[in-house]
Amino acid sequence: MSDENLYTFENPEYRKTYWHTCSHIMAQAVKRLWPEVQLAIGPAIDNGWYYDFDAPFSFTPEHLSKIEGEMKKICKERIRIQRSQMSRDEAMAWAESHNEPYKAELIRDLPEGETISFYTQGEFTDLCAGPHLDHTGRVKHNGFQLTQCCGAYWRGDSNRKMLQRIYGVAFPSKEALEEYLKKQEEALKRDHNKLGRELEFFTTVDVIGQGLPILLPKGARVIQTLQRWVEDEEQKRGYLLTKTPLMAKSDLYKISGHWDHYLDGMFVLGDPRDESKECFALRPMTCPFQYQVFLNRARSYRDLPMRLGETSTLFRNEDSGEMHGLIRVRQFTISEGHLILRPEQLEDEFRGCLELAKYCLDTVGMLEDCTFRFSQWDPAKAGTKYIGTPEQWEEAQSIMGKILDDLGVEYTIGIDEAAFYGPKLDIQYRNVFGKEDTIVTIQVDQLLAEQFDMEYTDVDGKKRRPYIIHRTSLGCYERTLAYLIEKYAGALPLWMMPTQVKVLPITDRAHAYAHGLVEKLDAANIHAEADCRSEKLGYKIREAQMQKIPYMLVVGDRDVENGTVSVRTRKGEDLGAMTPDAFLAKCLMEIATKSKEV
RNA sequence: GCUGCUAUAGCUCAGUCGGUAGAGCGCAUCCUUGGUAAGGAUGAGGUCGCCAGUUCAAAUCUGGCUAGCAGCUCCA
Repeated sequence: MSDENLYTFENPEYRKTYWHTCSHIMAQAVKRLWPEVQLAIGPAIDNGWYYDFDAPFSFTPEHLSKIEGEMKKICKERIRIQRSQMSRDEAMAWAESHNEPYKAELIRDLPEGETISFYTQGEFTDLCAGPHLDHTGRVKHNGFQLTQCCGAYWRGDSNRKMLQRIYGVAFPSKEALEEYLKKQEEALKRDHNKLGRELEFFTTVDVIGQGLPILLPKGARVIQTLQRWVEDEEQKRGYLLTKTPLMAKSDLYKISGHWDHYLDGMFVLGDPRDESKECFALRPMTCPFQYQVFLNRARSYRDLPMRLGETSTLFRNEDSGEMHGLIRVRQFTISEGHLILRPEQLEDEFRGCLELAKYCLDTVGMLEDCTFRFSQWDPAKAGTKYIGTPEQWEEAQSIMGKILDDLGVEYTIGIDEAAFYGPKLDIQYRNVFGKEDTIVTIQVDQLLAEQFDMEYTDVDGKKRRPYIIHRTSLGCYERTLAYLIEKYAGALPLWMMPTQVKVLPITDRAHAYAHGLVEKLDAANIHAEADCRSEKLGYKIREAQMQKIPYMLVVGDRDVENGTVSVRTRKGEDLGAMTPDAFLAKCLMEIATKSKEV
């Protein structure tokens, strides 16, 4: 970085420092307005900053405007920001005399001998590691905005008090701020939860309940297209299709460990405390069911690898505040699969799973927004959250780490993010709002094989324990649909669009011709519809356009006479007149190649 | 689960001081037969999310519930 760029927003370090100073200016404004409000923490984040407060009242939008006004004043006052240090005792005395119990707790938790630094701007002092800008006038008074206010637990611990968090963003100019806000607004228009409902992909109904969306015909069709494609792709790669029950007696979950480690996440049918009656639970995962396929008879090393695939519907009793559109639901369907392996097959099969997942994500256009995460256990939670011994976990994680390194996968590590039975490679998808969720997961498991006493007879006639890979190809279909809607703003690639072609007759005289075209396209498995309402062409085009229909076939007297169709794309291109056969061939080619164009 | 906000026609939203509801789009019917993003007219459509309470009177005030949104926590 050259010197002239050092103190600009191009430099991420400077940006963070700028936002961090903004958080102090905000805290100072709050303390000026309401001295009784207590301060928690206020860091810079990827996109601005926040500060957590403990206030005896709830912040409203009116409060936020007042704070913004006070912040502008502080910027204009151009107050010098000075660093100072204190001993631990001095720092504690400061926190207590200023009635800042949260700061006191932070100071108490700092390691012995740590330098405790403070930053002071005018009458306001805050415990802070820094760094900061040199004075408050560096922050442009018209370049920031407080964006929202909501609850957040003290120290991210749901057992502790909920504080109020105020978020803000700032830029070096009013124009840059406005540009950012405009971008956010554009992203909002892609929100699958809005667009997906408007375009009638899905809906929800009060009396059915939270996290249980209805897939309307269009959404159901997209998911059917994806499922058929994934199932076919898996069969090409040697997977065997299974169909296992959606629920089981508690006995099964007691063997797998779900009963002890996942009960809160399950929908239980019956009373688990009444031992005189059978108790069932809807399945939250497919593993224990699909293992029964392997256990159906004695297995030899010749049976391995055994690759089992299933389009599997799962049920998880998420907390009521967790549900969100199609992204976080209580019932969902995934391309589930389990590979049962000899240990020496592990690396090759892991590679196969990774290739399949990458192929699937790439084909739907999502791979470019994905990152990889190696989710590991937390040894501190051995025996409670996780089954198995530390030795088994170390082994599974080191094997997986080695495979990932061999395959050259670039990943970040997530501690305490493993499944209760093993480490995972999670493929994380970053959506239009910059939020991340897991879309695909590949897991290495030796523990459940042990729980279910799975074994095979090896070449030497000895019984051996297989390794198991749990994996998905495309992940959860509901979630995938949500991300596709957002990625393409509803204009999905041709091959997965629920309606691919709309035939638009200009006059009644072309209706018969239009119906004939629909039949011809349908016969070739292209989803086509005719719009024969007595509306003008412009009106029909507008409607088809808003429905994101890839191709519109305008047919009038000219076309009927010449035996042509006049093709318009949803991008607004006029491809001119062509024969129905030429259009059909073009369409079939784009569908066959799963083209992302149109 | 937690904090805050929200719920009026299929959709987007008005509805002032508590006095039995309104627009645009969409839908239906009719007129219009038009060549690349909204032709015109008429009409239908609401137990104001649900259940209580206050009041002579509740879409409006209060409480509970349900659902939606933002974030936290949790998670695919």
